[in-house]
Amino acid sequence: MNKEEELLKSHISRHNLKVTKERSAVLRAFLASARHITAEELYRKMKDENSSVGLATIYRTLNLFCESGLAEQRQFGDGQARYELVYNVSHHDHLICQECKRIIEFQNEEIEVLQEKVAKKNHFKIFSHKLELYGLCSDCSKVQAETK
Amino acid sequence: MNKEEELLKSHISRHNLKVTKERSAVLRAFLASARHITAEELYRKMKDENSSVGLATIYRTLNLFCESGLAEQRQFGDGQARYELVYNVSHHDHLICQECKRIIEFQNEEIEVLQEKVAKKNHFKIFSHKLELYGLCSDCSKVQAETK
DNA sequence: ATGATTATGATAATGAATTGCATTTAGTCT
DNA sequence: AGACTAAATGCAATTCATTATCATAATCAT
Repeated sequence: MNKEEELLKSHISRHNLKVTKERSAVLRAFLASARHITAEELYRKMKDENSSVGLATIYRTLNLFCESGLAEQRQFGDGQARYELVYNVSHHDHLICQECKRIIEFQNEEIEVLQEKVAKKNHFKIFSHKLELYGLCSDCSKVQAETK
Repeated sequence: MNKEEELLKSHISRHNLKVTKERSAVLRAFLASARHITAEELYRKMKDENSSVGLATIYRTLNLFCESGLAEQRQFGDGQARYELVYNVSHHDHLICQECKRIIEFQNEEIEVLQEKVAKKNHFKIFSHKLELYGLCSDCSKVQAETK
């Protein structure tokens, strides 16, 4: 049993929930999928792999993952929630290419420190934050420069 | 005619659109309203003030404001888009209290510089960014400490 | 003023996400 | 192992914010 499965099962037993084959299947598929997947994408992926589960269950299970601290939900402005594994993954923020939709992750401790400074100045206690940089990745800027 | 009206009219004429009493009314109400207003809130406010305009037109007009560079749309995670005046307003980011929903604006040039540095390192060209700090404002942290 | 074009309002439609409910399943207690 | 209780599932129906449709009205260049 891997770490992620353990975490989920611990959350499940602490809340008197149940381990089901659907939940296990969704977890397996989620861990094996690309980061920042949408519920719909995961649903399709599982259907293709013949480990089909209802879409409502996908949503319910992804929310369960978030409650258990395994995943986090993100909104990148395209109207669909995306889910990413955060357990045993160090914190990071995102660069989002508006052209090819590529998502690049980055870490920057200096920025985090400055955020805390801003919070302190405003007598604010930070629980979470969201930093997203939108623009063009290197590939897409090249293309734009060429087609000018 | 104020600066905001001028900007909007310039956008309108450049795109062969039309100045209507509805658009003027929405602009007036928008400028007079609290920052970070939702379409629904603006709709209610105008109804209360007997300068009623259809909800669809509110949406259309707020989008027009965004296209003209007058306003920007923001998502603070509550499922409703919020609009804020950005014309002639210096750039800032947001602290969002998860308890009382208060939104505090702040500016931090150092963070902006670091963001550019991150972008450069990733050969990424930033067009816009979003930095939101979620947590508790000073009032709400006090209440939480007391009720413990 | 005319006419072409754009805007509006009311309502229907959309799409992501959630919910209700009948049925199935998991896990516990004997 | 069997029975019981609470939770989970699938499907369809529902919700909610936002957008599209379309007939009618308003704007503005000529």
